[in-house]
Amino acid sequence: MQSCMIGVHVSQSHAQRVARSDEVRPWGHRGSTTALLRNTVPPRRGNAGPPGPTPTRVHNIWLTDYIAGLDCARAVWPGNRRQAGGVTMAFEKVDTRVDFPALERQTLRFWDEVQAFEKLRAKNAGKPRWSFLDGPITANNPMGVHHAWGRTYKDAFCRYFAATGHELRYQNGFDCQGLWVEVEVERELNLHTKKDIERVGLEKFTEACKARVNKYAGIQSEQSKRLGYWMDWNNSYFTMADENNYTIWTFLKKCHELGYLYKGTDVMPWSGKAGCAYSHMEIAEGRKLVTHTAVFVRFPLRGRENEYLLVWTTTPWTLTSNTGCAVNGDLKYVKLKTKRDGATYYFAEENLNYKRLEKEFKEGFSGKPWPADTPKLKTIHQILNEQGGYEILGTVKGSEMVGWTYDGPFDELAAQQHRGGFTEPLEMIPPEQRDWPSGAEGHRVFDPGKTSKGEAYVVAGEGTGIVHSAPGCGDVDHGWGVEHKLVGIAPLNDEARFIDGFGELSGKRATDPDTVEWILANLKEKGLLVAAEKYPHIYPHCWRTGDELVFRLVDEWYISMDWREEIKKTAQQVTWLPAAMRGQERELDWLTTMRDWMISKKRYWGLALPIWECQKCGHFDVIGGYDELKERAVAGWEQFEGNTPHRPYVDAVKIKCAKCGNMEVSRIPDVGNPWLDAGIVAYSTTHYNSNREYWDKWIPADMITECFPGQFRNWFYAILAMSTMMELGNDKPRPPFKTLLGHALVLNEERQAMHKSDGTAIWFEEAAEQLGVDTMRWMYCAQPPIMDLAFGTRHPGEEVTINGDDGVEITHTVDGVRLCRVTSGPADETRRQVIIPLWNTYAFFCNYARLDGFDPLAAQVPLADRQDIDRWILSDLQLVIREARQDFEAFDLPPVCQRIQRFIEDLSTWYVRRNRRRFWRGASAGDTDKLAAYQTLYEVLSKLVELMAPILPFVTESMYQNLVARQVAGAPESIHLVDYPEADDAKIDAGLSERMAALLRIVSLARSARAASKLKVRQPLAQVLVKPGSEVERDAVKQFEAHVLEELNIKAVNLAENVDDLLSTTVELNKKVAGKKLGKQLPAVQKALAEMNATEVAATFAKGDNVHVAADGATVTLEPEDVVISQSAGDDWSVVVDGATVVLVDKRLTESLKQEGVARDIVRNVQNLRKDADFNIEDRIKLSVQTDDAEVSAAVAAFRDYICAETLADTFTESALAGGDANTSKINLDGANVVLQVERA
RNA sequence: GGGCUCAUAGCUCAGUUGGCAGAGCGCGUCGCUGAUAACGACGAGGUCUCAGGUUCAAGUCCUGAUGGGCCCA
Repeated sequence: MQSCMIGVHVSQSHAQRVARSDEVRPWGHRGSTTALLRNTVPPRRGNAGPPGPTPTRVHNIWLTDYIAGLDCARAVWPGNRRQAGGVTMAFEKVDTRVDFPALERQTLRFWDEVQAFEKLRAKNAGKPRWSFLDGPITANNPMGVHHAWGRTYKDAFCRYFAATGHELRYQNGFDCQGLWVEVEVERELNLHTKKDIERVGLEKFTEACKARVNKYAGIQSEQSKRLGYWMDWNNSYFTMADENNYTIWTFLKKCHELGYLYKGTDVMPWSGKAGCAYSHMEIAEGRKLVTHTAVFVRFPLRGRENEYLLVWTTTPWTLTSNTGCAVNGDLKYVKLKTKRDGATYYFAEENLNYKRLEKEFKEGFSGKPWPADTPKLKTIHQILNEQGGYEILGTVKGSEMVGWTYDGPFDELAAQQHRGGFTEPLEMIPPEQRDWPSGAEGHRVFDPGKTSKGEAYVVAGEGTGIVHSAPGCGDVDHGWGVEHKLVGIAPLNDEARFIDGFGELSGKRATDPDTVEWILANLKEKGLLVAAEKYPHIYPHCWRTGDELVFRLVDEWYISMDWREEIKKTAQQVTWLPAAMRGQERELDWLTTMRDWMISKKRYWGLALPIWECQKCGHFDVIGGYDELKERAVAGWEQFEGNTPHRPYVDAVKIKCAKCGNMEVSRIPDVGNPWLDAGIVAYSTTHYNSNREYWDKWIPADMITECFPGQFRNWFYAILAMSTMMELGNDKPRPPFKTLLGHALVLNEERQAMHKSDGTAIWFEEAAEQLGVDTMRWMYCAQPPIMDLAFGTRHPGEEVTINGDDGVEITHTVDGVRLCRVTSGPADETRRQVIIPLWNTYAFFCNYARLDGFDPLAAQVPLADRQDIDRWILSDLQLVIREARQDFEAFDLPPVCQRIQRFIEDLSTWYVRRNRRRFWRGASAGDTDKLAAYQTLYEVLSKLVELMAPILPFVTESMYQNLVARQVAGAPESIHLVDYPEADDAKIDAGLSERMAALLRIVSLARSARAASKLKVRQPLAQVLVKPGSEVERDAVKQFEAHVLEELNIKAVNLAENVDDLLSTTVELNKKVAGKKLGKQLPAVQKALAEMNATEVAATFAKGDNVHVAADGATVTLEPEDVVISQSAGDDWSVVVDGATVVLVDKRLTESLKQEGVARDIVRNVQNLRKDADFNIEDRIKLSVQTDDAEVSAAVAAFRDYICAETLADTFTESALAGGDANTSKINLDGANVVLQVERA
């Protein structure tokens, strides 16, 4: 069972493997190859069963083996529980270089071991319900990354609502029935036609379909677990389950009772290979550009010697079934005589010189070029000219031609002789049509008029303006036939071969080239072929076999949509998200225009439609469920009993006709449309028929979420329609769900659709193990759901080997596809901007907390005693928590991600950087400021991971274990058992947050001014001058002066109200304000203003006066708001102006400042040397600084204590270190050569 | 064929009542770094699809054309 499920091998070459691994995992173990070099023979598999229950439906085990089975006995995070008695465990050292996929797998083992999910369910049992209803995933193939978007949403919202104290159902669904599965099973069993299937036997086929569904349900379950998707995986629903099928029976019976179920005869697109009809929705998916042989044929007019209708068609096989010719009564038709044989032809005048497909010849067919081997089309004029020329006799209106009769091209066929038309079986001819004239008798010209939208059916252009009509071969023709009493001749059987009654054609496939050739030869022989040509066009094909579709007259079953207004009411009760999707509008649009729902399919694996139709009297009954069938059964029950309600089992049951008493009424052989299966789940999975109380509790669901393209006419439609029917007649009809969240498509990085067939579709495990699941989940959550996600790129030629756990290497997907390299710019960005900064901040905290022995349980330093910057980050944290809760409740995740990302940025690039020295300070008793820093960062990190846990369940769990579970006695075992954080209003200080934001802006401006001065940050400067743009900015500078000085390496920060003396001024019009006032005068005023003295003008405005400008002979008065005043600085200062804020940096250097700059350069280089030498942060050193430059030497002397303190140097010398262990670096400081040496003291 | 929608930097996209054309990524230069795989500053890069019109002023409003996408037929 397991042998084929996972590709495990030991690769041949270390070197190859290492190189490749480094290449594909840029974030991997840089410099360390130990993890990659393991070359152990993989352990034998299957001898250690996974802990916990084995999923009953799971056919094969993949990741379960790989994750749990291999080393289930190994404790994860060994010894990480806080000891009883409250002894604090030290924080574990955290490596900043981390293999995230490995960490995720470790986390999965941990969840398994502590039964985290089961404990979460137990914790929330009995609490308020939050009902999520899963749309079933097609259990027919392994998951790709495109499935993971929706499943990430599902998991994130379920986790959020669990963390906020709700009971959930956690039921995943699998979509099981339908042609998709049949297609794959046919391939597996090497079956090609319906006859093959019947030869094998329906029972075997059905069981093979079930087996395939079970197999992929198992695979998808394991893949979903790897995604971190917490569901009750042993309790997934399957749409092939009895209860699902029988609940659909209930639905269909209700439709029938209300008179909405009927059998219709219609011409449908049909695949000869698949042996079934396709709905119009399905054919849209299989259009292809192909070249057909099109023919110009002439039909001899009866009673008009040597006169012909000229018709044109791309489907010559339909000529056999011609019964009429359609013209447009308003169109002018030309009458012309050819010189070759004196024949007279009628066709639309406009078509004589019409250049057919002229545009397509030049530009191709919406992206596809004109086929190279197909010549340009000729006009009819050209064709006739080549045949000897012609003479125009006159014109005639279409309306005058109506009623003309003619000889059909195949009137010799038996099929053309049968009154009422010709079908197999003949019973398909509706009784009221059975005495209509036969095809051969009835050929005549008619005008089909206009479509419902008022456009003429027949127009001049591509053909001849005379449309050959075969009501048995086309859906439009079929409608015309019914209206104009032209019989239908349906020539094809279910394999798209001609039936008996078509002479030599009987048995031939309509679309075979040989058949077309035969028809051409036959027409030529009869003198009816005028011309043949190669004609390229987009034509429908079977989406599964590529087979060209034909149109075939068939009986199918329909649900009338006369109750569409009721469905619309249901759709209007639902909140459709995201709003920009305009989901309700689109759904209502679809509901307005949709045709009756064709629910039958002439196939095998699917819902057995519960329709028993009497062959004697035509009466049919719809059975509403198992018990009812048992009651009605008069034969075959014992064969069926104990089986699922599928073919062939249920077909054995016969009932008695309620109308005529026939005792042998059989079920119709058709199976149901698969959207019926998915559409009923709001009723079936909540046991509407068997446990109404349970249904009552969980429906309407609070939300559903799915990929929206296509679903407005599929699942969204089906569930709304079927639920509406189930509720029809109730006082307070319920919608199936309250909120629908849609999301767009997953594309490759070039925004192209990914295809399984060309190897560009990314399999889930390829992405999971190369990019990391947390990273993927963040990408999905941060992406606006309305926009397609450009996920990444699969490189089909580049094979990769995943280093799994315990030396196991994975080379193939579960389906046997070789794993290939997956790259993703967005994933790299996510990791770089979110996960790595978060991890590094966490590592910074843990590693210092560990050294300092920080005890998270120590008494809290009161908020009032902490630094402003501590209170700021705590205040911002509360704001993030508050907003995250609001946005989760509104099912809007991008703002959550955005806000958290910004917070992480502030935390890591401002809070940590500004406070590093508080953490570095040596331990001294009673250093409450240091304790405050630890407590602040600890609180921020532990709340932050709780906040992010629904989105990043793995990395947050890992951090939580070290930060909390390991430290705090009685803390929940898993982060996912922790209640979602709540904002503490007492910690919110809006003014403080505002001032810090202002400060960050000023610092950024100062950095910009500094950069413009070309003086690097290590060079201290004397002062920065700030002219604040607001009171908030002024207060910010005052409050955080120390941070400004340290951050910018500046000795003083001064506030100034007026910096005009240091600046030169320009004055320009504020066009937005002044333009309204000035109108046409604006250009002149602008010119005049430019010529005035800007400093004087600015001074005038500064006094509060207005300025008068002479322009075009008039005087205009400008007020302060009409102008924009800007400034620039002289040589001594570097200035940046932004709005009202001005920041000036003093560029003048004193000797002391220069020396300090040199000292800092040396410190920095020594620190690099220490780092390169792999010294520990706390190691003391011996330091040597050697130089022959007098200035450097003087600087070192002046700042020697500073240098030693910063670099933890116990001894300092200006000569070379004697020991052989010294690490040396040679640097250049502004042209001076300096040699640095360090050695452990 | 009909309806809706879009067209702005190499890429993906913002651009409010018409008022100095922007962000992120990528690219280049410089800087910072004992948590950082990071980060910061600066720079290059534009026929705002095209043609008319309204206006002192149009990426924005109007008309038309072209091209793309979606839905329906």
